[in-house]
Amino acid sequence: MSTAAGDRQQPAAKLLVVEDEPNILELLAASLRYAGFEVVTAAAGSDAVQAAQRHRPDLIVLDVMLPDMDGFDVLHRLRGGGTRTPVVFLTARDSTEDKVRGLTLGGDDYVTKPFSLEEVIARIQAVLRRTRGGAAEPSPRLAFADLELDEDSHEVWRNGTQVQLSPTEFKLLRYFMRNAGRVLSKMQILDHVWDYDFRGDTGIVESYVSVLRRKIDASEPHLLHTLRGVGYVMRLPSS
Amino acid sequence: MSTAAGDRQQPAAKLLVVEDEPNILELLAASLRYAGFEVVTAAAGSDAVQAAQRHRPDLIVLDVMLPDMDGFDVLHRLRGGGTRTPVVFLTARDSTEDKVRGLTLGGDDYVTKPFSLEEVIARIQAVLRRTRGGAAEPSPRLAFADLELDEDSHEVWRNGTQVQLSPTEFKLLRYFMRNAGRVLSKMQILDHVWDYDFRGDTGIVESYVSVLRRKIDASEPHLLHTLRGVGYVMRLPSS
DNA sequence: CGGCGAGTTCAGCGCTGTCTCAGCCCGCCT
DNA sequence: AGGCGGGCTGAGACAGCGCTGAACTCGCCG
Repeated sequence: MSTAAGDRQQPAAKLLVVEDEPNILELLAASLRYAGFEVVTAAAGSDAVQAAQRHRPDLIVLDVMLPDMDGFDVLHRLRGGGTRTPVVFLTARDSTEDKVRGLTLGGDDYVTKPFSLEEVIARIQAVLRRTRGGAAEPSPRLAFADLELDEDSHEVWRNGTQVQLSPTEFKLLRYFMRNAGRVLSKMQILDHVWDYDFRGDTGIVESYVSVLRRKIDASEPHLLHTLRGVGYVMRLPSS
Repeated sequence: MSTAAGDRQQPAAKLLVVEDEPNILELLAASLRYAGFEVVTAAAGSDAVQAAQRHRPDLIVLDVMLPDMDGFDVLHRLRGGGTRTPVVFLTARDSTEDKVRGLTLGGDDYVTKPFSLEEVIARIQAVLRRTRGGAAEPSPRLAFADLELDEDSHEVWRNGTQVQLSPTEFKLLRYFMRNAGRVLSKMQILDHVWDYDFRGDTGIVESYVSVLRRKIDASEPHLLHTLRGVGYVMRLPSS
C-alpha cells in the first residue's frame, strides 16, 4: 500500500498500539504497518507509559480494557507527564459506553469493538490530520476520475452530482478509492471493510459491489471492474 | 476546529486556566485548545499569580475554590500588581455564587459548575470581545442561510421571523451554527452542549434535534440533516 | 399550594441498512 | 456447442436506528 500514512511527502507517522488480546494486537500491528505507519506495541498499561516516553509516538491507539490498569489511567499518566499525544481509543460497544464520554473533546477519538480496519485507519488519519494541520485544514477529499469523496462529511459525487450511500457502501467505496489501480480480492475486501468478527461469506461483497455499481458506476466510463477468479479493481478502462 | 477562537484574522487568544481538580483541568485545557485557544494551566493560587505574570494571558479562567487560597485572593494579588486581565470565574451553584456576582461588574463574567463547554467557550469569547473591541462592539450574530442568532440577546430568527427557544435548544442551535458544514456525532454534541456531569444517553440529543427541527427547520430548505450511523450536520441541501 | 416551563426518559413504530439466498446470467474451458 | 462454476442481482427476513409524543420530575413563580 502506498497512499495511507506516509504519503504527501510527510514522514511515516509513528504509532503506539496498546492492546492485551494478542490476536487483535497482531491484526492491528500488521495492517497498520501495511498501511504505511511505523508501529510499536505494548500489551499492558505500565508498558504503554514507558513505551510512550521512550518512542515518542505521534499517536496512541489505546484499548480501554487492560489487565493492569484501564485506558483512562494510562491517559492520565501520560497527560500528567506533560505529553499531549493524541489518542484513538478502542472500546467495547456495550459495557463502558458512558465512560467514553468526554473523549471527543481534545481532538481524540474512539472506535468501538468489533471494528473494521478501514474504520480504524480512517480515524487515525483524521486525528493526525487535525493534530498536524493545526487550524486551517482543507476538507480531506479522495478523488479518482470524476469520482469525489469527502471523508469528513461522508458526501460522494459522481461527475458533480451527489450520490447517497449507506455507511457500508461508503466504507467500501473509500477502500476502493484508496486502493485505486490495485486488484482487491473479495477476502481482502471482507477483511478490511467488514468488522473482524464477521462470519459470513464473500457473497456479501458481491451484493455491495452490485449496489455500488448501480449508484456510482452507472455512467461511462465504468470504473469498477471484475477480474474473474481474482477480485475487483477500480481503474479507468484499459482503452 | 477552525471557527472558534483564532478566527477573523486575530491571533489566537492566550488563556490561563486555574483549576485544582485534574479531571476538570484536563477537560477544559483539551477542549479550549481544540477550540483554537493557546492554553497554559495552573493547579493552585500561588502558581496562578506567577503564571499570569510570566505568560501575560489575554484572559484567565479561574476556579473560585482552590486548595491554598480562594479565587478572590488570586484576583486581588493580580489587580494589586496592576494587571487588568479579564477573568471568567468557575463557581459552584451555592452561596459563593453571590459573592462572584459583585466582581463581574468590570467586564468579568462567571460560569457555574457543572458547566457545558459551549457555555464556557461562549462566555470567554464574549468577554474577549468586550475587552478587545473596546466599547463600540456590534451585536455578535451568527448566521447561516436564512437563520440568524444573536449571542447576547439569545434571539433567533428563521427567514426574518423570530423563534422562541429554551436555553438548551439555544445552545444546541448555536453549536450547530458554529460548526455548520461539519458532521457532529451525538456523542460530540452531548459532550459540548450538555453539562459535563450529565449521565444520560444520546437519546436526549435526538429529542432536542426533533424539537429544533419543528421550531427552526419546518420550512424549505431544510438545514438539519441526519447521517444515519454517523451524526447530524447543518448544511444546505446537496448541491 | 397549584401551575407552568424546562429537562429527561421511554416506548412504540416506521423505516433504513444489513445480510442471506435462490435463480439467472455470462464467461471460460474442453 | 455445451456444461460448469463463478458472478450478478432482486426479493425478503430481520435487526437496530432514529423520530416522536406522552408522561414524569423538578424548580420556580405567582
